[in-house]
Amino acid sequence: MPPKDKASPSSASVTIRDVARLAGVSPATVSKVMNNAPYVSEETRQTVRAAADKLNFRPNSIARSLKMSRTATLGLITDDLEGVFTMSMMRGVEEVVSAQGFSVFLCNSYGDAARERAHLEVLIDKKVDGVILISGYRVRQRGAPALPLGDIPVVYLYQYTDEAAVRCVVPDDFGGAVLGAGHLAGLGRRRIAVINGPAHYEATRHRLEGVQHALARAGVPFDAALVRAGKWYESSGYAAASDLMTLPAPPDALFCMSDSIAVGALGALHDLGVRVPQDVALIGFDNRSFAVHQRPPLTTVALPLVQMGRLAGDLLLKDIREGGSAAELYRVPCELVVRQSCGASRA
Amino acid sequence: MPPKDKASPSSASVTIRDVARLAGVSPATVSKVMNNAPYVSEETRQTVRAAADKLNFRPNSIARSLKMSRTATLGLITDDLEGVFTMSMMRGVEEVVSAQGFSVFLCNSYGDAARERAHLEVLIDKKVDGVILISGYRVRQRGAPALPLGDIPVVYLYQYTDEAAVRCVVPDDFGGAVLGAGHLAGLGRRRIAVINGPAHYEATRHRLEGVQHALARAGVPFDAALVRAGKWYESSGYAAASDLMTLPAPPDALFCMSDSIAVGALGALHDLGVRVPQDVALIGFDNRSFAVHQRPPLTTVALPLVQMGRLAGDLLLKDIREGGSAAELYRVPCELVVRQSCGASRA
DNA sequence: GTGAAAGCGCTAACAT
DNA sequence: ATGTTAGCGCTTTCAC
Repeated sequence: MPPKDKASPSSASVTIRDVARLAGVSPATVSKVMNNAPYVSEETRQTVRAAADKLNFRPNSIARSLKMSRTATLGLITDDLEGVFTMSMMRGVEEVVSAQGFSVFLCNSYGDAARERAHLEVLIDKKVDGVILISGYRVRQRGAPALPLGDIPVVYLYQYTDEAAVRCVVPDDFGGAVLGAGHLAGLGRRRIAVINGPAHYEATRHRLEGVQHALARAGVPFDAALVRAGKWYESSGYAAASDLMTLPAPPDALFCMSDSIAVGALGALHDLGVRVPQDVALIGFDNRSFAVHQRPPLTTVALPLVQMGRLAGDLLLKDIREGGSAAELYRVPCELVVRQSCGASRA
Repeated sequence: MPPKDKASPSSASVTIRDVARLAGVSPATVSKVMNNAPYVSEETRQTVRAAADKLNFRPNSIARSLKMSRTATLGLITDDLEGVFTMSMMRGVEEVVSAQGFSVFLCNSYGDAARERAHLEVLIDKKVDGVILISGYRVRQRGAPALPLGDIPVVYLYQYTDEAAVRCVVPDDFGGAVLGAGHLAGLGRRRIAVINGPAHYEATRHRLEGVQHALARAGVPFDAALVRAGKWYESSGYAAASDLMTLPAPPDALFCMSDSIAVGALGALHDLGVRVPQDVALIGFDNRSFAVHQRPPLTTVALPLVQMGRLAGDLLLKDIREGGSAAELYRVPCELVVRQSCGASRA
């Protein structure tokens, strides 16, 4: 056995020249073989491969990047590394991107423009091939990147913009609401109330429109008096549900535009002695991890976070390869997750 | 206004030579200025700085990396990008590391050795200066990295090893349990039950020892008949609590070794008509996000995830700079989060 | 089909 | 104090 120094497989970096020497060819030829370039005889190909294997040769990406000015590296900046939605999106991005041999830099801006700029600065210096800007909050508008990116392609994830010509990936809130309301209507519910988030979110408006659309299509009357707008979280759901259920003609279904709202509503219903789903069907939005642990387990409209991440990654990779980058808004379809809070499972 | 091409601030990359030319000096001098090296007159320093600013010069990190064989880049591989503990640790790492000008590659191995190896391969090719291996699961043993890293420093986060000489960062389970049990004893509880996780976790054993230690110190008897080991999640807590409360001499406090267990126990207590905290004090472990939303809000021992991430980042950076890297196990102290489930707040 | 040479943008001796 | 030179490891014309 040969003397084994620190790293097991051939320690100190073996270069293309070492391989060339061992194979008895020029570095240029080795390069061609390593990159599967044409115009190399099958024979030398074999020889070189053998030599490379024997030396455990791995091309130095840095040198290659310097020469080719491509790094196979992406920047991913999130404004909320702690958020509940961020992770799934990141996972989608990482998944599709690493499968293509790309690596991604993880950066946290805390939603602060100065930090975003600082990160962008080093990403540019490190010559990333593209950048994804994620928001962890409910999809909203934002401006251009905190630093002009030149011709580095960008895509926005879970946010959109009017200011810059970038691709944006968001959930299809309208379609998601259609799914949810359609489910309720299909189960025979006729007085469907909506407990929504703050009015200034686009999602709020789109989801309400989705409900109206689905109801109209199902021939179920839409009663504007049964719509509440509040906050995205529990207490708001509790209050709105309490209020709605004490109406002279209370609803027979509650469409809550977040799972947190739905949990709050569930609490109110419970305190009021209203049975779910017998008396009132309850449906949430987001498919948060706690939805399945409610009693009854919460039927909900799932945000397609992982798919959104995948799409964002795919779009960016495509832009990188093809040099494109039009402004476009991609709405990814939501999915209905049927559990027990609406009664019978889907027809 | 000058014709403005694609990128606003000086498009196509301006190099050190451009700056040198404009400043009327050599590239070497520019390099010295940019790196604050000595032996440059204050005068030229000014001139060069001005030229660099004017051209909006940013040194090419790739070129610099090639020359210096340092990339100011770290690899971060997690086995669970979806997990509840992962994010906070990643945030800690990102925070301390990016403050030092380092970037971190995000990689997801899904706990699969082949994927870990694949990621390690590209990280090595991309010449990262160090690697952090995170586990998203409850701290456990693991083997060496899936690929020998040569002399690239590594640190394990939320996991440890006997096989490799790496630094490991884990929570101080023993200390955390001492904190929790001490709190209970300090509140006058005398019959303290423990609902633990699976016996084969080290954490399980350490936490139990912590309880015993704290109880002994407080002069409270430890009753082994009041200890249950099960799973980390709710149903297990429900079952154990139901069982414990129907004992001839039921406990007056439940130390649950996860918040999920505690939530299950809370459900059981509720169903049994036992009041919390009046009849039984309840304390959890982890400080999960839902702990604060329980009724009553759950007192719990917080896992120091962000601090652990910070420490891991600091250790790695230190190893990179100083070339060290001893095998060592770092236990980061947990923190007691007092809410309402144990009665009076801390004495 | 293969190799020699140039050079990506930077830094680090070594001269001057 | 400043400039000249060489070269990090790779790819890519362009000869042969």
